[in-house]
Amino acid sequence: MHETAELLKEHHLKATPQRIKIVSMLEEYGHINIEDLYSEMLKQFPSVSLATIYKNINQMIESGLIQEVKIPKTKSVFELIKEPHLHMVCESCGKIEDICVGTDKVIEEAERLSGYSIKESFITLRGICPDCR
Amino acid sequence: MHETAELLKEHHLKATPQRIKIVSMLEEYGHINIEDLYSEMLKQFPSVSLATIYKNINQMIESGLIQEVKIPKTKSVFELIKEPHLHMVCESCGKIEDICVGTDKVIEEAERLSGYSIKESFITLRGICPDCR
DNA sequence: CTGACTGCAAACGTTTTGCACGGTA
DNA sequence: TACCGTGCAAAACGTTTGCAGTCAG
Repeated sequence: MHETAELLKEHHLKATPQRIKIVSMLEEYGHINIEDLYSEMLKQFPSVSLATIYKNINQMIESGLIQEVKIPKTKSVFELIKEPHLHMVCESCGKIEDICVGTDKVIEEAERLSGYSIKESFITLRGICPDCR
Repeated sequence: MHETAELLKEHHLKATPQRIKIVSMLEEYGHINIEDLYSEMLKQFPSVSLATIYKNINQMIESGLIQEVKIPKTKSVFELIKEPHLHMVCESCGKIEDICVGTDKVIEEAERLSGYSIKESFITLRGICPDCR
């Protein structure tokens, strides 16, 4: 019980009802944008403020609990930080999924060609999901 | 001469001085954000309007001449559309470079694991460039 | 009990829109 | 010349801030 509250506390954030709701929505949906987050929260907290959501999202980013995912031609979404993965976006239904694929070859090749030493990679693939095909 | 004007006309955009300047800055810098674009344009067109820049950028996106590149923790930049490539971002100096690396293996693996049929990929790698190391 | 969090309202920065004028084709 | 593009001003958005009241620890 209340493992979501624990997650918040591990990141030095007080476990308020609004924060617990935000994190459980991230757990449930995987990825969510501010607008959807707000309208979902209104159902449970009819007087929740957009300011509260922004403040909490920003604090969760600073504390390393979540991160923003920027996707071409789309509003940013937020996700809980977990092991590295890439994003699959369905251009038909808009769904976003995480998958884990080895990217070492590409990164090594990029390092070799560019001379950069790479620390992070952000990969988004756009296409049609099995359900939409 | 005026190959930049030709490029605009190929995309059904009138070759105005402001548009020619925008496109030549994209050719020169590779990637540029709205703010830098505006302050550079002010040098040559002291009364240019930010509205004009936004309108032109949006039209160039619609006509398929340029695209927005969203990079984590950074303002969006714009680039001319050309052959597929990935973006290297130096986390020290902020420079953005294009490189071409084969990504077929990763994409095939992603298709196999996810069942998606992938049409586009967006890859950004963050690290330290040779100059900053 | 105390500091942190919430909700409200106002402020802010960015992007878009409407309109009259001016320039391109 | 006719239409499209420009610049200005205002409006529309999305996000942030300040403050007074409230709540979690």
